[in-house]
Parts: sequence; structure tokens; C-alpha cells
Amino acid sequence: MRYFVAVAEELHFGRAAQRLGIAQPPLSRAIRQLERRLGAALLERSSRAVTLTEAGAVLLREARAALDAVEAAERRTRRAALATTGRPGVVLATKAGASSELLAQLLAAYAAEPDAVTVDLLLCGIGEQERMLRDGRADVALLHLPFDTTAGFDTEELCTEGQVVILPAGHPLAGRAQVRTADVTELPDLPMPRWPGRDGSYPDGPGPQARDHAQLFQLIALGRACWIAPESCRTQLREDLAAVPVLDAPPVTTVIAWPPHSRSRAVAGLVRAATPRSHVTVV
Amino acid sequence: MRYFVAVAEELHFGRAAQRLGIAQPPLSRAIRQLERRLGAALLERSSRAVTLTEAGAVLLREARAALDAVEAAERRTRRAALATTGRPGVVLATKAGASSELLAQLLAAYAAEPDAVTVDLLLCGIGEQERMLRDGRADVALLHLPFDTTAGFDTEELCTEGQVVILPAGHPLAGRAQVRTADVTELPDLPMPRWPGRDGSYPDGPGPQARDHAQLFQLIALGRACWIAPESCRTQLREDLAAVPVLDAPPVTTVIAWPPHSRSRAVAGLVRAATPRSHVTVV
DNA sequence: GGCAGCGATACCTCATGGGTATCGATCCCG
DNA sequence: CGGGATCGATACCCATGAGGTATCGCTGCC
Repeated sequence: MRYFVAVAEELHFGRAAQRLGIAQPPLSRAIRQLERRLGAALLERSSRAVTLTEAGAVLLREARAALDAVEAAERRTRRAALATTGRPGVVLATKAGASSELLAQLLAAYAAEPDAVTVDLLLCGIGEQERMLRDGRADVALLHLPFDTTAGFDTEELCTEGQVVILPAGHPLAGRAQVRTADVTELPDLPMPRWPGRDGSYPDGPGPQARDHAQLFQLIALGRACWIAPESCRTQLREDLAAVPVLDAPPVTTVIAWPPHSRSRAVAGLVRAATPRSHVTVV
Repeated sequence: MRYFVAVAEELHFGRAAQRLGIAQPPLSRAIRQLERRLGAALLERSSRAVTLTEAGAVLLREARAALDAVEAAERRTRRAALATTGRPGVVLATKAGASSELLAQLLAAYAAEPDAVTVDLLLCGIGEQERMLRDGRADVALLHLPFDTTAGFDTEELCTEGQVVILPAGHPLAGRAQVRTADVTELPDLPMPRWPGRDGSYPDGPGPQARDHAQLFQLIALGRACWIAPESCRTQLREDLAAVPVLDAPPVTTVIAWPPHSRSRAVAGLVRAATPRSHVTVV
């Protein structure tokens, strides 16, 4: 299955074989044998290009999920073994540079619990938290709707906030009490920067390229870009930047998410610490 | 991993090997090797009994999920291949004998869709739908909260209904307009029947044994048992049975559920057909 | 104390996964 | 229009390792 995913992603037997660290002929045979076992044509080989069939596309999705599940099984078992012999811990995946205040509160609240263990933070790129949770590199994650998808996880809502546009301090719009999306997406002098995708390549289009938040803020301060972000980022803004609420931007909801069959008491503790409201309303 | 799950479930190398169709020594070696690869003690062997360690319990849960995911990948790919060459179809898992009216409506509404395909019904025992969905034997399922758990699936609420107690027509309580749970659980003459678990064995306790709904209704009609069930079962009641609403029984919510990464247009169609309310409210 | 039950070990066999060399079909380009 | 380059398939070989049989060693138990 790992083999099939590699070929389906590369759409090229040679490169896929190289990526897998094996030769090309065994890979060809393995795929053919998988096709015979499943009784399904997975790839269309036209001697010049390889394309996925309908069934191949289905298998690609399902196989990714399955491979993530076995990786998660191995990783979580290793961690569980470490936890009994050495220092126990729990891995929390969160977006780099987001919700620092909420995160600090959460960590403080959890640390106050009687059986709290070490919380290892895993700072992820855009949308990487889901993957981390799925393949076991993280035990629990903070996700941001509507950007991330919570499909397949148990979640608990933490907070909802509006979005602001981040502008250079001197910009004409920076004095406004509020703006609308159209006001800032159509600024020819301040285009949205482009972020690298998971493969490290930048999408086409106008706007400068930014690799991280520091670069992003630098670009904005220089008057070369603007950016829309959740309100809570205000606490991290430099002095030469301004934030103006965007009225019609979708509100961002932060949720804490964990794999549905998790029985870890550390994860349960974190979730409990993250949602004190339920206790409050009960009392 | 299959090997480990077998041993962890049997807690006995010999029986597990037999179940797997292999000899005992290779199984011992495979487990030991898995333990070395993961760097974790999974089983406590005390020469007279085998028990799970902490890490072993984690792996058991995770490995079950992973194995289900792998099976699901194979099954769904096979079905996808069949769908392109032969007759396409979608498998709907539902509890045997439940929500027949809702189900009929759903099937009718879906059949009216332009690109509807054959819907194969998979009638499941108590709580089996989740398993079917997880390991790919079903593409979509009707679940009943709070009995089933929707963990790990995408869901859409269909309807919520109260519960009724089913009594013999002549019973004193049958004339009441409503009862409370305590009124019927403490009837010494009408105990709740016992259902077989997933392994086919009956739990201990009072009450007759029933294997299916026909037997259950027969027992009630004979004045040997009573039963609490969702309101909608009234349409299937025989004439010699009566149903009385139970005030404080938890309401039952029927939801349609599907695996979160499903991109099947048939599943999407079924969900759309199941939730016409969104269309209605829009119009 | 002998026996039965159970997991571990020793040793053998063969199926299978992987490697190298090569073929056959396209497409590209001069 | 033909030669070379590209890429997947095929043929053949070898080594690893999964699985089988026989047996050991430990531990309760009658």
C-alpha cells in the first residue's frame, strides 16, 4: 500500500521507486500484484503517462488513512511504553504563532490538575495538525475552523473570535474602526502574500512570498502586503502594524480535537482543563 | 498486527495461533519481534497467564482501528472497481427492524434523485453499524443516539423521537397515557428480556432470552416481558401489544453517518436525500 | 513427585520480495 | 523518417524471513 501511494502521488514508477528506496521492477510487480489481489485496475499506463483510475483514486484516499492509522498505532504504542518506564507526556499540536494567549491559559489550567504530565508542544504549519493527530505524532490538537477540518475527530469548542486585517501603521485604512473584506482584497498596493504549500512550492499570482510570520509582518510593515488573521493575534503585533476588524470575515472558532478512540487520561485532562465552562455552568 | 490483536483478545498463544491458522511458535516469535521493533513490552507472560501491559492496551485499540482502516481500503477499492465495470451501488447499514418508516422515506427520496444508484441494505445487530462503516462493509449508516457512538464519523441529524414501553395489550399499565421509567423497570412480572452479545452469549440475570424482534414481541404478547423502544416502532406493532410513552426515557436521535473522507457521490446523494429540510428552509 | 499445560528455542524449508539485465513501445528531435 | 531517449514490463537469480516440526523449560496441580 505504501508502494501504491508513492506511485499514485508521483504518477511515475521510476521516481516512486527512488522515493521508496527500491528498484523500479519490483515496484511494477508489486502494483500489478496488488491490482490482481483487489481485482481492480488502479492505474492507467499509457507508456508515456500514468494516471489514476476511479478505483485508484478511492484506494489512494483510503490507503492514506490506513497508513496513517498504522503509523499512529506504532507511535502511540512507543509513547505509551516510554510513559511507563520514563517520563510520561502528551503531545499537543498547535498552529505556530496562533492563539498564544488561549494556549497559555490552557497550559496553566492543565498544569494545575493533580495528575498533570509534561505537555510537549508541536508547532505545525498551516493545516498540518490534522495530519499529526491522524498519524500519531500528536495526541491532541488545537484546530481553527473554518480553516481546518475536524472530520474524524472528537472536538470541544473553546472560543470564537472575529478576524482583523493587519496593515502598515500609516496606511489610510488603518484609522478606520472597521472594514469589509472587499475593502482589503482589492487593494492593488497591498496584495495578500503567498504561502508555500506542503510541498514547499509557492502558488502563482501577485503578492510577495512569505515563509513564516516574522517575514509576513516584515512585509506588511514595509507596506508591501496586508493579511487577514484572527483577532487574538493582536497581542503579538509589532508597533509598526495596525489591526482593523473585518466585519464580514467568517468568525474563527478554536476547538480542541483528539482521536475518537483515545483513552489517555492525559488527553482527557487537557480537554477538561480547556473547557472549564462546563464545570462553571454546573456549579 | 493481526497477530497481536488475536493474542491480545485470546490472552493465549495457542488459541490465538489456531484462530490465525498458523502454528504457535511462529506466533510467539512474531510478537516478540513486534515488541523489539516497537521497543515496548506488550504482554506480561507469567507462564500460566498472559496479560496486557499498558502499552499493549494502547496498541490493541490502535491496531484494531488500523486493521479496520486497511480492510476498509481493500473493500472500498473492490467496490469502486465493480461500480465502474458493472452495476454501481452503495451499502447502507441500518439496525434490523428500526426506523422502517424513516428508512422507506429516505430510500424513496434518494430513488427520485437523477443519478441514484442501487442501495444495498445491510441489516445489523445492536451497535454493529459502526464496525461495518469502519471496516468498509458499509458506505453509510443510520445510527441511533445515545445507543451508538458517532465517534470518527461525519453525521447529519435526521429526527429525534421519544421512547415508549411495549406491553401486552391487556396489562394494567397499557391503559395509561404515560409512564415513567421506574414504573416499568421494577415490574417483577414483566422483566426486560436479555439479548445475546456480539459473541452470541447471553448476559446473566432475570428475564427470558430473545434473539430477534419477532421473538421479543412474542414474549411480550405472552405477558412474559416488556421492552422500551423508540416511538417509531409503533407502526410495526402487532394488535396484541400496546405502547405507552415513557416520560423520562432519553430521547432517541437518528443520524445518518459516513466516513469523513468519503468522496462518493452516491453517499453524498443519500445524505442530501435524507436531509431535505435544508432545502425546504432555503425555499 | 510426576504430569499436564503453555510459551520459548532450535533448526529446517520454501515462498517471496528485491536486484540486475533486457525488452518493447512511444515520443521527441534532428 | 529514423535513431535515441524514456519508461514500464518481463525474465531470471538470489537472499531474507515467515512458517512448520520437534523439543525444552518452567510452573501449577493432583
